[in-house]
Amino acid sequence: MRNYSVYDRTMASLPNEPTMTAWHTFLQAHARLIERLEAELQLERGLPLGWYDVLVQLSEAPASRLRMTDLAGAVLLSKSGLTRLIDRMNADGLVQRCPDPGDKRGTFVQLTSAGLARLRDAAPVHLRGVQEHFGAQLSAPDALVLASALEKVVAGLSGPPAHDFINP
Amino acid sequence: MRNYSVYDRTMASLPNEPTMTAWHTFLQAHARLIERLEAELQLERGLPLGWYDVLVQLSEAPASRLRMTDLAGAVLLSKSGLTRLIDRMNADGLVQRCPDPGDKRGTFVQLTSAGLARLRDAAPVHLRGVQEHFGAQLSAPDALVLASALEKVVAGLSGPPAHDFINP
DNA sequence: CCAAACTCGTTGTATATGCAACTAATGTAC
DNA sequence: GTACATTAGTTGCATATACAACGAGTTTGG
Repeated sequence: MRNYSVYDRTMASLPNEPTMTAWHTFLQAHARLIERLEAELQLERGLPLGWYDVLVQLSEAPASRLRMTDLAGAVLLSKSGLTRLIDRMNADGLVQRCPDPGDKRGTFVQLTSAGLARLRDAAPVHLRGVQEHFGAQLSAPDALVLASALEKVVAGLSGPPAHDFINP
Repeated sequence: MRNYSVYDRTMASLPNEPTMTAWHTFLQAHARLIERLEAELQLERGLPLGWYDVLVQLSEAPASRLRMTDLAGAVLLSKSGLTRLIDRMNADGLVQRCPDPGDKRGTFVQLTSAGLARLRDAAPVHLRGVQEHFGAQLSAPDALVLASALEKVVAGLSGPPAHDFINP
């Protein structure tokens, strides 16, 4: 049994024990899953998970291309992080930068045929891992509850960005 | 509705649609939660989440100290990553390296009183965040299902480290 | 005992990433 | 129309992290 004695439990609005258990398990599951999926994809196909994520996002986008900023949002990376990542993937021929005719500041990232081939090569390995390590451990109702519960969490985070100037 | 047409759905053992939905939500929830909790702790107490994690692990350990390797495992960091992190926290006076008398190779990381004070200062902010952004969005049964489902995922990952030489 | 294998923690090196500042282009308000 | 603010993407810099190699210490098999 864990001991959260470092904080004063008489304070209101602190997590109860089931919440903390769920929280720790959530963190652990995420870390181990990513570690495993990254290792498998790297070993079996030589592709980092971040590259895979970019390829998936592009393949699902209209005309297989996205603006830098949109792609950064989709893969949860900062703008500068995406700039360097696209540099590397471009050097490998998986994507290509194209100017946006409608906005001369903008750049499209375009999936190349080599990139699509690479994605098709890697997808079975990644998806097999997701099924084996994640999906196969969950009952069908578990998966639904998990999705809907975490959906609420995400929705709650979309709203208030900070605690300042919020007067309930 | 997402389109996973990149892979051949006639292949067996690939994730079904509820599984993929749960997976995407899981990833998104984790990224957003960590981002938010990190930002709040940094803004309100000037403490990185990784530092907080170290302080918690030490505070819960017997005699408030752990060996480097054990601590690295607890905070899900590589040995070299932990060496550098402890360098920084030591320079800030929050932890201290002590030789292990029983094993001259080993080093204990010991929580200092300044470290404990820093933890007590930061804990309410972090725990409030966990409650507000995570716990408060979950019903009590949701939290239990989430914990038990992800517990199974973690357990499944503890076993087989790779696909090689496993012949079912 | 002793040699080989292993373990613990650190360091060199390469990679990855965010923030702030910058340039260029676009939008907005008079 | 012209200044001011905003947006898109890149770059310099600082930080963070992993992997492999290493040195010192320990364990194991004979």
